Amino acid sequence: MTALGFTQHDHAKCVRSGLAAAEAQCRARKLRLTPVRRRALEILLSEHRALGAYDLLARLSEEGLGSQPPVAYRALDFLVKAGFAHKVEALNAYLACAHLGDDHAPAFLICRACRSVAETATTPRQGRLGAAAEEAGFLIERTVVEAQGLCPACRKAAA
Amino acid sequence: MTALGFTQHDHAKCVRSGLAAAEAQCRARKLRLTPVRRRALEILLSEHRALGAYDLLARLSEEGLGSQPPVAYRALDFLVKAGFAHKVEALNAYLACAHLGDDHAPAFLICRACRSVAETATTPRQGRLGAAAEEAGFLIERTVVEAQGLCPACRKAAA
DNA sequence: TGGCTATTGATATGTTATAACATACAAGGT
DNA sequence: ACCTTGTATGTTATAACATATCAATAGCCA
Repeated sequence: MTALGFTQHDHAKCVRSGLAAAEAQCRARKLRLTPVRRRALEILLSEHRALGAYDLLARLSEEGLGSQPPVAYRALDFLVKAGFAHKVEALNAYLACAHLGDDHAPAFLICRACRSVAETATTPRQGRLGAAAEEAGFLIERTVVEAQGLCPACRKAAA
Repeated sequence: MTALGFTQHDHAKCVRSGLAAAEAQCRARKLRLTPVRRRALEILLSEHRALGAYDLLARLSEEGLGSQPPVAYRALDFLVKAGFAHKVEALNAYLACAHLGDDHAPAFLICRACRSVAETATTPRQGRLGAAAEEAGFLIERTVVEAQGLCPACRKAAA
């Protein structure tokens, strides 16, 4: 799996196909992609950065789509539950899912310089964490795997 | 490495030895384990749960050790920087380090039922995350690895 | 001693998130 | 068309987490 987000790509397409995939999912799963939710997803998709709930709220309210925190949090809750977005715990911020459609355990590469975030996948039940959980008798339900550091571009800039 | 926190152990000793190790480190590294910092560490050591900054503050202020948020955050910053405590990002909460003394990349097993947290270790640069970072040209500086689920006791209780 | 730095104290503020309650609106049955 | 049910939204308030700033003080050491 390549870590999109640090590489050049047709971004408009990336937004379009993300929205299309979400729409298809909603039809299939009888979820309602309301205007606020749709626009919230579109805003997240238009970045490869994680946005705070209040950043999102600011953009939504510019367009008359609500102005109070719950509006943003509800939209984000929906997107996260539906698997259309992820929360980046280390940033308390939210990111459009880059692999919309498949069920996956996400992992993130977070650039501390430019704040861009790339999503990749992890298999937490394997590897050392899984082994530790096994040994302890711990049942893993969800994992948070996030690396902070420097993306290729910022690495080059720093050198 | 066993995941202390879900298992029986001599807890008083665990507090004493943690404090002793921190004191030794401070002497060696010329850090100042002031009363607030020392007591904050002791409070964290006396739990195998992550405490929020305001939980800690409440306990400190009961004892006259400051009453405003900066007091707790400064103590926590010191403890985290010194490696005596870790922040659990998924909870926005703090935990005494269980392997005080050795340099390590921590990982956490977090029980959603009883909120106990066990610390274990990870080797993030190996495994899938490391491979993804390598491929992307991303330089990992720090990792957050946290599993949420059920500890052995709560698993049994649920069944 | 004097100057430097780290720490503390105090106040205010910023940021992230949820509770609680009221209202609107869509979908389906009668 | 009318009502019922469930979902979504609007609104207000507050909880929870975190930092900025500035003045006062304590420890260190040249």
